[in-house]
Amino acid sequence: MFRMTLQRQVILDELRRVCGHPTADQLYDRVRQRLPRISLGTVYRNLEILAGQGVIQRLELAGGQRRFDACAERHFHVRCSVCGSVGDILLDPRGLLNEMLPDSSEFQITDIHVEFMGLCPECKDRPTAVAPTAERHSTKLRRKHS
Amino acid sequence: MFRMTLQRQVILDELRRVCGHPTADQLYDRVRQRLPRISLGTVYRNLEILAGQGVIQRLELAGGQRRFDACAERHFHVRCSVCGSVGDILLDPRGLLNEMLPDSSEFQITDIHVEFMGLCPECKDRPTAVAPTAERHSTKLRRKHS
DNA sequence: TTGCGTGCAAACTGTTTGCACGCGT
DNA sequence: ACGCGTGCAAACAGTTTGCACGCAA
Repeated sequence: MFRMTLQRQVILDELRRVCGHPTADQLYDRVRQRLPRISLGTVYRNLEILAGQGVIQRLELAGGQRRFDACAERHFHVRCSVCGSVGDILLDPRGLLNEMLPDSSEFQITDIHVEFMGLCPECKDRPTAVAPTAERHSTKLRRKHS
Repeated sequence: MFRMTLQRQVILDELRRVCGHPTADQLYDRVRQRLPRISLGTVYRNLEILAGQGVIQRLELAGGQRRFDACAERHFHVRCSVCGSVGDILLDPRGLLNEMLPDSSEFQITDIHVEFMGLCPECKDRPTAVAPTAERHSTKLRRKHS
């Protein structure tokens, strides 16, 4: 098996505690409140290891950052097209591949990834003009050079 | 409308000429053979503009690089899980969203992205042990420091 | 002539990795 | 005692952008 260090434990714990599907640096921010000296590299490394062990799930979604899910069972996700936040979809994925299997392709199809797009609860109630992307860059200010 | 510069034209032309769904720098390599002084930034800018106009399609797939498709009509794609190359799927996407629409979610679902995974013709005939990722890094050697 | 589009380089984001050290087993 | 896992920083890949200039309309 693998060693359960304090860092690993806190990372896993915080991932489970969060509602949602945080990116590595969102998780880093939370973990840092409990382990101020942890490094972002460690967070990445541990998420990778935990995902490799099947303890957590790495989300293979389109769009910028990688996200992680404390629930390792396969299920679908929705991504908010305004703020980028991700939610779960309650729908049984089994059998979908057979159902949808394309009739002709030179590729040998082995799997299917489905990703829904939509508006999260917060963004759908908001008049369209308001500043978006709050979630995506919440912890980092974009610096412009000179 | 938008200005049709030579660069724009060549980029579009090469995208149409390629069989496949090239990344920006794959396209850059081809375009450079006709316009040696073009810059990668220009390729990105033009691909963005052309996609914005609906002339071409930007692929919203999982996994590393962004890819582009000369065909702007919506259709599905397969990604080779070994080499990363992308193929088309002949399957009518219309109606799929309604068919698959999840019954409950706090998100307001507006769209669905489907991506098939599989093995491309070349990789599926290859004994599993052989060096993969040929396509993904074809034009760039990975440098290690020190 | 005007200003959009280019080439260039540098900055930026997200992720990975070499290294030395220190902690868990 | 050993070696895995850490913190740190730098490197990396992919993409974007400020700037000055030049070409298309």
